[in-house]
Amino acid sequence: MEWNLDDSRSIWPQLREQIMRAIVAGEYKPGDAFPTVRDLAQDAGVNRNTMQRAMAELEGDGLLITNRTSGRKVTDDQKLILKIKEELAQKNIENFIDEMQSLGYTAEEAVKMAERVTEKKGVNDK
Amino acid sequence: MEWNLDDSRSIWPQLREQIMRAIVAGEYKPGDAFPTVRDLAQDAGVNRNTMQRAMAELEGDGLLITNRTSGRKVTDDQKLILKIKEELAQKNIENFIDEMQSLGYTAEEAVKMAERVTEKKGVNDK
DNA sequence: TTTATTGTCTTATGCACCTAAGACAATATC
DNA sequence: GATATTGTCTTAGGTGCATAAGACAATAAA
Repeated sequence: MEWNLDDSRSIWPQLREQIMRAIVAGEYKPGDAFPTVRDLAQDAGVNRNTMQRAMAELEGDGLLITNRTSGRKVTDDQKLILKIKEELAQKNIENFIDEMQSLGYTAEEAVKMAERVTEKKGVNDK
Repeated sequence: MEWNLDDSRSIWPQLREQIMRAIVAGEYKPGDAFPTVRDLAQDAGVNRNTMQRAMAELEGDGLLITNRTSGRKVTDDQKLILKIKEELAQKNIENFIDEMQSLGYTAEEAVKMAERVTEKKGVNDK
């Protein structure tokens, strides 16, 4: 997968978030085998301890299942995945509106401006 | 002003952003006198060196003007303030849509979901 | 049974940031 | 002219994170 790391924040939460998004977006399917810590660390260009931390958190989230010597797999619990996806979306929307309001826009203005951007640029650009 | 500091990121950029938002939102008017570093630091509950760093950055942004012994004031350049406000809004919108897409939604879906939230909850709630 | 793989634990090192607090030059204020 | 204010610079110490790399138990694979 593609990594996008920002040195203004700690790395392990970013790894956690990005893997989480990949799972809820269906990039990794429920039940899929998952790369080893060492491989994934190398792929992302981070130390294996850092990736280890992210994986442990994702296990705590219930998204990854660990089998001591046979590696990890994505959870089979599709309801959990959907629930997390919707929670992330909700937080994202609220955060967007909050920030626009802190700039001095109303929520309606914020939504209308976003609408205008999507109409101009199309769905898949950016 | 009200401070909202998060220990998952460095503090000085957060101070910078929050002061910047307060200025573009009109909470501080163009030409207004600005509190001293020491006062503002105490108000925010941070060390004065940390606040100093944020102020220096804001001066670099052109939003604050420093007079060595008489303190600081907000810039008179209303065009600059407006320009920064619009840039922040633009970035915010793009960021919102990017994140929703990374969760597996289309840009249109993202906007519609945001629309639904504002309709339900009203402008000034949260 | 032997070997390799995998997750995990541990110790050590370096770095960036925050805090703390002293000091000083420029200048507004009295 | 004396004093206080203000921004700024400096040194010191503590903390959390990332890196690096060795080690080990459990177990899959040969």
